[in-house]
Amino acid sequence: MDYVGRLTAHLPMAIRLIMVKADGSVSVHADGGAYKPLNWMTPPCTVRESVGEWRVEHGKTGDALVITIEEILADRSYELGLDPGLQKDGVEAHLQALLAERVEVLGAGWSLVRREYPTAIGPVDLLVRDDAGGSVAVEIKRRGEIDGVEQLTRYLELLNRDPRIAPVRGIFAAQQIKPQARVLAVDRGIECVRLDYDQLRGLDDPTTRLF
Amino acid sequence: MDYVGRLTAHLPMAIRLIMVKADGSVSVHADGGAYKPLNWMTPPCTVRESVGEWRVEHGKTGDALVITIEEILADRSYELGLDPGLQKDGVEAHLQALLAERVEVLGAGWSLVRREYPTAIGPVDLLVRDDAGGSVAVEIKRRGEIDGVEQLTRYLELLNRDPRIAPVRGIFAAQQIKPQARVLAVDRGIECVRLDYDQLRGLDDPTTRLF
DNA sequence: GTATTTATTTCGTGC
DNA sequence: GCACGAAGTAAATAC
Repeated sequence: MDYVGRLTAHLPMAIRLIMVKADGSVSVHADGGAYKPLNWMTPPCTVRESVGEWRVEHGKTGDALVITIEEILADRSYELGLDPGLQKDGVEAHLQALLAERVEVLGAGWSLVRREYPTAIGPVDLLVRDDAGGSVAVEIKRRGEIDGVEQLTRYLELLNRDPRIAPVRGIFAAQQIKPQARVLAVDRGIECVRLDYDQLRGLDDPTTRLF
Repeated sequence: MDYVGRLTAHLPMAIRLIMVKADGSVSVHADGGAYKPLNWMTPPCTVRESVGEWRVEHGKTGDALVITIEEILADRSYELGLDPGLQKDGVEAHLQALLAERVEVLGAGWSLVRREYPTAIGPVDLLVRDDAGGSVAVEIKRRGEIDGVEQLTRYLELLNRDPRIAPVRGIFAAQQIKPQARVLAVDRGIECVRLDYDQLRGLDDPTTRLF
């Protein structure tokens, strides 16, 4: 198999599993590497089959996957029908929505200014007002790592240039905060808050919630 | 199917493809979503099969995937044997090697000091000398994003403490540079250069190249 | 074993 | 459609 596109790749002849889905995607799997195929083509793409060769092409990008077939050991096709989607729970968007509804867990008398408060380099998760009327930017993560602290630092730098809301201090809120991230945050005067998802959900009022 | 682990997810009953590989991984596919499974478990994990139910567990993390099986439409098993690995070409290491051989694309009369120039927090992709004898640190990415600018900033901070080479300025070189990364770079006095892989390869002298 | 960086990242979401 | 941030990111590499 040969792939030419964002990179060039070659896969020697061996026994492989080729999966073709209804969405048009083609994946070539080996018996390892967990769920990831060795090579693939995402839709929209076209498959042209000739004797001993499949040519899979992505029209727009020009990516091409050429599969040379020496022998077909099995060729099966199944109708899977409609797919009721996967329901996920506990991702970051949930945390943000839950915390936005219950900003008082950050401090008594605090209120939400807005979610996704825009800055020149992207939106801050939450902008809130503390009980003394001061501005607080909140960055929410499931896993709090150094990247998140850097991100909040950049936001704070920009927000503090805006005289309408400056001074703005920061809160780094996460379900789990890595020690190094906590050290960096504290060093920069950023407060760390651990979020308890189940507790937030318990506080949540089902009649007003978004999910 | 129900997953409890880093998040909680539920997948309603429907016709699915379950793939079990020799490495022990289990993936549950729908007829869409390209190569990505709806849910999966990476090795090492154990599968316990009982009547109408598979219980897949990751011992260390406690993640668990419970698959309820109403009907088996097909159950096939194939030996794939040994897998000669995938050979890739055109990734970041290549860009670095190509640019190292043709630093003059950055400026006439420029020369390479060394690739992977070491600092206390890791190696800089390239350290070069411009036509006036000044030091320039080059960070190379396929896709230039904010992270890369932060990385180069940290390197520059350290390199500029070294009196043997200071002052050192920075160049952020990438095949594609995101607007926000460019803004941040310019704000920090870092020059941005767009790399053309095919052009670099064209300039490359095949008799001296590393690949 | 831990931390860092890449990835044909893919994927969703806001503008 | 573009750009940006999240992902059960996973996987490879350096330390």
